[in-house]
Amino acid sequence: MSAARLDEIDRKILSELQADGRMTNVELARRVGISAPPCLRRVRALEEMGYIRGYHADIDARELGFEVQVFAMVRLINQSERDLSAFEALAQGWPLVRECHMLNGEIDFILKCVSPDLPTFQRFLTEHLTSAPNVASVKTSLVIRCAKDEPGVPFSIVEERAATQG
Amino acid sequence: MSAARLDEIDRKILSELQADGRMTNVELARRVGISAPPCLRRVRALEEMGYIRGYHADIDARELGFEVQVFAMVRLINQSERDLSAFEALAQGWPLVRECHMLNGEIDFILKCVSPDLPTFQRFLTEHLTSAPNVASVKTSLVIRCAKDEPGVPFSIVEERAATQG
DNA sequence: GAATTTTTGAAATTATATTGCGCGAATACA
DNA sequence: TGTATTCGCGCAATATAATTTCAAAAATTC
Repeated sequence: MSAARLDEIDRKILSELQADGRMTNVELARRVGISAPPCLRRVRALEEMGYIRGYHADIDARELGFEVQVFAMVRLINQSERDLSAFEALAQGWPLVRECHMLNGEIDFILKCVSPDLPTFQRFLTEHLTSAPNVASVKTSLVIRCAKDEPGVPFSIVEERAATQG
Repeated sequence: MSAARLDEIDRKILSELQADGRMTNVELARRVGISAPPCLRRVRALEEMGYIRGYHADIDARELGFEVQVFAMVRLINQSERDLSAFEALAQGWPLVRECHMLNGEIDFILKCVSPDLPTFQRFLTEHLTSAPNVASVKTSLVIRCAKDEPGVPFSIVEERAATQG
């Protein structure tokens, strides 16, 4: 059931809801060209099947006083699965860390962090991150500005690929 | 108007909508402890004031066939504002690039990219990114797995700070 | 402490979500 | 080729929710 391929209407639904997650079902149905009831059924199915993980308001962190954003590149001493998992568990418990991705190559993890100010971040950095067990080194870079921030999927490409394949 | 400080109910609203952006206004009102009409007015005001940028469905990229995620660290030859802006404009036009942040330090930009497969990403890398004007070097790291992905604001800390200050 | 402003919430209205069900297109099968 | 089966659509009806209106309460100002 989860491998059922999506048709053009499903993809349009995903695209529209990615762009505006609070659109009413009536409006969504109008945009994808079907009536409201089957549209709602499709949305529920897409949620069930895991294509839609959830819906979130996009909150302006700076407006809320989080002036500082930082990428932190972390290297560990030991990369055994046990140690990797241990670090991930730690990261999940740090509120300032919003994302934690394990990478290949020299860097083991990249963290996206937010902070109200630099002192707060420095304190987190020295007291928690660099001093965490198994952390070999941390390189940080402040975000100067953000030119693009569109999490999710490029539906232009989804459609290209759908047109090519079955 | 934009500097109006938020009260506890406003922050609760933001927190709830960040967690579930499709919650009905009735349910939201119940959770923050006021009735529906003033709750809706507050939400509209938060949107107006820019605290809420929008609402988005969180789509599972892998389910849609984007198996590959990559962080690309980009260094430019020339960092004049003109050149920085030119690169940002390019990045905004590349569908595979979902985020583009300008950083301090050695790396000028970090890009978060998605791709259906490795060949597609390699082609993008060689034909577009590394061959773009003014790009000195690009270091890429594949995302092995994601331990945490909660874009937005840690409301635990927002509340801490609100309790301290006025 | 009274006037003013702001925000609230009950009630009414409008719009939307959701359910139930018959229909038609597409597919499977004889 | 004709018929059975499946699937998904959309109309109609109902249940919920969003939104407006307005009078009263709370907060603020002078």
